[in-house]
Amino acid sequence: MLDARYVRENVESVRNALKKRGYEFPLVEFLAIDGKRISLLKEVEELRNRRNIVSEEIGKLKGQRADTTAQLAEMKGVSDRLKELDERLHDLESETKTFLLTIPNIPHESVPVGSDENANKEIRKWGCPRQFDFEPLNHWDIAEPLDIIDFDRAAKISGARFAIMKGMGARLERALMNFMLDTHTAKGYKEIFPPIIVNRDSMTGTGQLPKFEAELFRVADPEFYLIPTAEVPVTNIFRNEILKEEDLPVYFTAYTPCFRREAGSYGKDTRGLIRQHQFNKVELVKFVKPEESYDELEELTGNAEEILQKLDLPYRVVILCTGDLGFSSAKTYDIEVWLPGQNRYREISSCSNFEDFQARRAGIRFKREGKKGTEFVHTLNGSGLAIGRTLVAILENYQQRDGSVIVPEVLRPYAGTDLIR
RNA sequence: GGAGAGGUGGCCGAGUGGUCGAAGGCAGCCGCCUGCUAAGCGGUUGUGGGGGUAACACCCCACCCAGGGUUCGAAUCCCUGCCUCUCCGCCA
Repeated sequence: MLDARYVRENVESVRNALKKRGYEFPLVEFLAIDGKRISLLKEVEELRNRRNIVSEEIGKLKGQRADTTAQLAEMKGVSDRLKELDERLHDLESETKTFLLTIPNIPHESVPVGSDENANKEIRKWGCPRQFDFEPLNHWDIAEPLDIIDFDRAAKISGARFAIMKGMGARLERALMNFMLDTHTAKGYKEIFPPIIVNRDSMTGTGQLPKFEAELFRVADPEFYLIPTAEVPVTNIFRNEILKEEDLPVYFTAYTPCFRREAGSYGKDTRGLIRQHQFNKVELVKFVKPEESYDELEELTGNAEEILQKLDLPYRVVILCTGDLGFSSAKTYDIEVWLPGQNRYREISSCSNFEDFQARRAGIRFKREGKKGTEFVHTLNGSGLAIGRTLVAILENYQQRDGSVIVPEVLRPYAGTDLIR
């Protein structure tokens, strides 16, 4: 969420910045509502002031058993008027809030301007795609003879875009989760295992709601949502809290299942493990001081890259252009892993700095030593990494002519074997 | 699921319709005192919004779990929700 006052005072620059991401900011409407809200607020506060003064007077007079008829008569009028204006103020406040909640974040100045993913820029590449002396297979064609993933029965149990991991498939999933968590905790991230069903306020805090309801699974009766990423519960750990300066930065890592409707992606990645309604992911989340957040983003991205380096999987890092940036993000790096079966790089991690966008929605603040007032922290997060897609990358990159798959060295203690056959 | 109790400032805890942003204690900070420490004494210590200032100061409004209601006036009364605790039942 943007700061209402900042928007009010920097209308043109806000509008131009948002234009870069293809968002037309309805400036006139906003200023009209916001202006009305403020003038009404002043009026309401004046009335409340009057009410406070007179009711105190009444209290004193009653204490002296004096006559209060005149005061009571005035107060009746004040009270009625206040009630009416208060109601209108309420409406305007929630209107302003809703308005602000649906405006995306302002891109950082270092983000390349562009309208869609074609304008994303490759920042760096790591590793060399392997040269195969045979035609490399898709991961589902590798998995089927090995009997480690069962899509058909998963469809029977649940539906399309679900998978059953079996045998070494399941073991590899577990191995990756442990390997990733161990690597990140060694780097100073504290391990978190959060709830994966959350309330509406949490979804609003990180920016999934109110705009992206269609992408979420909802539990109907008491209203809950299944998390689309651990970012949601983990970032909301500090919702409506004021942290001490000395507590920052805070680094968390969390393994969770993730649930996504994938509405509107019909026909995309219909086969295989790439796009599932349920998948596992290890996430990295940071709470930092504003002046440090861009350095922290580089570091966080590096922490995610380290997983791929240790697994010896070739990848590249791409910076998303303004038009491809997520709603809440000010700057995002995507890490894309090489998939021989698709002969292209595919997203496996997304690392973002949200600046104070989520912190303002979620009310996550900190107090500087010796300074008055509070400031919003900056929040960051990134996948470190998506486990299903990592498994895909391993199958496709480590496949052999005979259909077996070599287990990457760092994973062997976790997987209990060096070869899947 | 049934029965009951409760949610007040960083923490403990009083208040039960008017003078309450809220007694008292602890903790923190600043002074005084003391050879040092402790004790003692005095002062001070929340958040958001609006106004104001060069910047302070200062003024106003709101906040006693959240949202509604009653009332001239609500921390206090009523309703709903959330959360916590106790007992019973059930259960991984």
